[in-house]
Amino acid sequence: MSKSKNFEKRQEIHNSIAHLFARNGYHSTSMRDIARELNMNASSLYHYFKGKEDMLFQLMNDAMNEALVTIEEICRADILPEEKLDRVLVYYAKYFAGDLEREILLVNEMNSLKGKYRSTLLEKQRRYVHLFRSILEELAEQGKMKKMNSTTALFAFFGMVHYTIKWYDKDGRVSLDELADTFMEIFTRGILKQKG
Amino acid sequence: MSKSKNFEKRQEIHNSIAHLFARNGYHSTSMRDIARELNMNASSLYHYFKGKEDMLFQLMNDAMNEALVTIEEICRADILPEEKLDRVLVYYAKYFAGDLEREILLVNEMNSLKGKYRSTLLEKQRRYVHLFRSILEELAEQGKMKKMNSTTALFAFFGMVHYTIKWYDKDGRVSLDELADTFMEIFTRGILKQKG
DNA sequence: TATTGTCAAACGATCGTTCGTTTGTTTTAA
DNA sequence: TTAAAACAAACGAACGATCGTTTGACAATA
Repeated sequence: MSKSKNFEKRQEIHNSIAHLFARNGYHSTSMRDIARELNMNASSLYHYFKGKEDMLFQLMNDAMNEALVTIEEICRADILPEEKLDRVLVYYAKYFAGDLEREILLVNEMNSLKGKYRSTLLEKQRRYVHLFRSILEELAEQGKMKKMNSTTALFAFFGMVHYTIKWYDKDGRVSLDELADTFMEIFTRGILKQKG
Repeated sequence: MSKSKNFEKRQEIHNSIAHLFARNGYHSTSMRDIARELNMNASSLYHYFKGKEDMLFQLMNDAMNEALVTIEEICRADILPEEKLDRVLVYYAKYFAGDLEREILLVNEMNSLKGKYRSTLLEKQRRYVHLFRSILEELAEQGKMKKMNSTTALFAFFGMVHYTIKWYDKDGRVSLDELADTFMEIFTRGILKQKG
């Protein structure tokens, strides 16, 4: 099998697994379910993965990596914190809601991972939280934020975005742009002091 | 066994199951796990429940009923929609975050139910959504709401509140009152037009 | 020929559930 | 009041099904 064919095959396998895990949940999806979807034998899957938990880890790890790079870039930039907030909110909301089939695992299945798999992803999750928090702290230092608990505000935003897995359909009535705009409007007007 | 003893026993069983389902998830909790927690035999559980799915349904149904009554009352009241919004937001946030061990099932395990169990709870879920939506529509009619998609706004609020299962600890730094206040501040300033 | 991919078969473990039985307690009938 | 019937609550053993995984042999590819 050629290199590119091999790559495509692995891509296809990843997509099928993500689809099944997202739709039916990790625990309710058996190795035989996955094999059936891919028209192969369950034992063949062990050629590509160490085991079932390794599948879930790879999918979740991929889903976290891309956005982390971009958000770190925005936070490092030499711009006003309001501008950082704007960019991060819009980017993250669109990134997340734009590929719910991948991101849904991050919200639902973190507890399905054990040991090193789990601690590795929890560490990355902490980096996400730290980046968002640093923006809120910058805003607070400059007196631009209302007097409110920053952790609550932080998770209010994560809640808005992550809960899209329960209802949002990017091919439905609300476009990704409109979704991100609305979230940004609600959150920024919610936490920032009104301008003169 | 006396009536009150019987009631207490059933209460204890409900609590243990809710705890295990909330902590480890429905699919990862076996009938034998539950029996061990209660110091009884797995087969004895079938004296109290038709089956495992019936356990989950009873817990989730109980969790939905109480709040539904109160929210319906508030929505029926003859008061301004802003006042309804205030009351419903604060009540629901405190109700939900105040007993996360029960409410967590509503967010995580709806897909674990099938058939009539599932459709019964989805119907109640629709009633929740309808009640919240009716308040937003009243506000919009009276020109008090910003021009934004009401479904997005609605689920932004549900997201904030329901996501508390992932991070909130009512015995931690943020009190229930402060949590509800912050959510209300963010949401109302986020969706309502500013007053003159 | 060596490597990569695939398969059927089987492994032990665990799952939700059923069964027949036993033990107290409560209700009914004589 | 007492004997009989009914019921509630629990048990251990076993059921068939399915789980994730391992093995070893076979075919395709390079």
